[in-house]
Amino acid sequence: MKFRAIKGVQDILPPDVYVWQEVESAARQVFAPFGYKEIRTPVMEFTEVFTRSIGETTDIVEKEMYTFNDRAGRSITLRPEGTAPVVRAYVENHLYRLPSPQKYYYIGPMFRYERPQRGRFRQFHQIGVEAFGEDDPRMDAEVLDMLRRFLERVGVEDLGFEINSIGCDACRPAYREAMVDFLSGRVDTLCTDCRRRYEVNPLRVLDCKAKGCSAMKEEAPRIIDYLCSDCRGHFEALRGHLESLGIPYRVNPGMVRGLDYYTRTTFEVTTESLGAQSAVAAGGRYDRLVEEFGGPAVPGIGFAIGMERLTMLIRDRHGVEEPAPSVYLAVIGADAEAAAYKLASEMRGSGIWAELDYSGASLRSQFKRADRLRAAYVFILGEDELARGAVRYKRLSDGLQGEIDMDDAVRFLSSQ
RNA sequence: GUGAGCGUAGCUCAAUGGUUAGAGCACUGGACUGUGGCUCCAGUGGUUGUGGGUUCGAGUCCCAUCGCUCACCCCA
Repeated sequence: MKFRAIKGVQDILPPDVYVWQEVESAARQVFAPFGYKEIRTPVMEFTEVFTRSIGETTDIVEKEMYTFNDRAGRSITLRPEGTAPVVRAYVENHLYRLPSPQKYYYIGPMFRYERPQRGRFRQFHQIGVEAFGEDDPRMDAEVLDMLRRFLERVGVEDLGFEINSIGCDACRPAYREAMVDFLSGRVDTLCTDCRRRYEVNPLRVLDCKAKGCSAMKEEAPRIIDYLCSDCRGHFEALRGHLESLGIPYRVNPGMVRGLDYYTRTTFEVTTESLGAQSAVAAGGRYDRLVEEFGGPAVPGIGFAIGMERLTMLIRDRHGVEEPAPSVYLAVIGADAEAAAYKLASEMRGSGIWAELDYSGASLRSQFKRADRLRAAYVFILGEDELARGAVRYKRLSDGLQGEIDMDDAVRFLSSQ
């Protein structure tokens, strides 16, 4: 084999691609009544778009970005996530001047340089949404409501919603201090990774899955207990709205997201059936990000759904039916071939999927091909039929046969 | 970046260190001359990932390398 795909990227072939199309169309249909409009941003940005927003010390920025210099020497990065580009577009195009809130969704590829494994790829795809201009907790609950309705619509079940609040600039310093105090007496009990985290980003220790560290989580200070009154009120209100909307959820005080721009609400949708990669969708609020991008003080909230992970879940549940031709034109003889060739063009022009082949195979072979393609009808054009200006038809589902005028062929199929 | 497992036909897999590497499915044709599915018959298809080594002899054992997969880290 001369060429192979790059590690961690994959072709999406039929029939899988039909699952993708279904999911994408479900997203558009579910999001529309919530007022979300599609936005398409470039797959690459200046590197600073990501380093400044995601955070210099995050894994994504430190080791996972596809970054290169273009021919003019500017540092360019293939987007590792969707929020930063949308925020950049929101600010650059002055979308904050439009009536608030502005709500957008996107569907497209993201790139991260990681070792691939189940549910994790170097090029992966996300369906994401971003809502700007509303910090009311009802907006948080609304976003989660939309996510729930989407997941229900595509038929995934057994998903858990986990929520947390990680506070704002006002309350996080106090919590960080409490964590450092708590950890300083226990550095020896931490795993090597967590000792590093203790220095760089103490909150991340809560994310550790090592036994010693996770045992300690029980006693660790919880961000929820350190929220300022505004953030506490926001979180309590969110919980109330989720309950009134009938969205089941679990508060996970240990959930810390991997991007630095989040404030207040964070959430994650997880499943048991994806191996080590349990998150199918995740998101949160980012009330400072628009400002950091040079825009006005506009709050935002959004989430992203992992397409590969989602389609893995639903492919097991229902096979998607591949489309099949309406008719296969089986021919005998050169004159019939010429007539069928023209007839096929006419049918296709009328939106009818017609197949025929040019191999001159036996009628029997042509029937076999029609059967394999799962064609609804075979039309037979032979010398006899041609002489009468007619075609024989056979319905493959039940073998029903008959004859019609060739001029009626398109109408016949259109009425089926 | 770290660790483990696996690479044989298009696909799923066999083959104790011993002849010319097999089977099912798929594909092509035939039995059935102008009628599919079921059945039967035949055929096409291989540098056993690649390169070295051990051996009288390697798909099999050893080394290296590449690839894939899974896990760690982290995340969608």
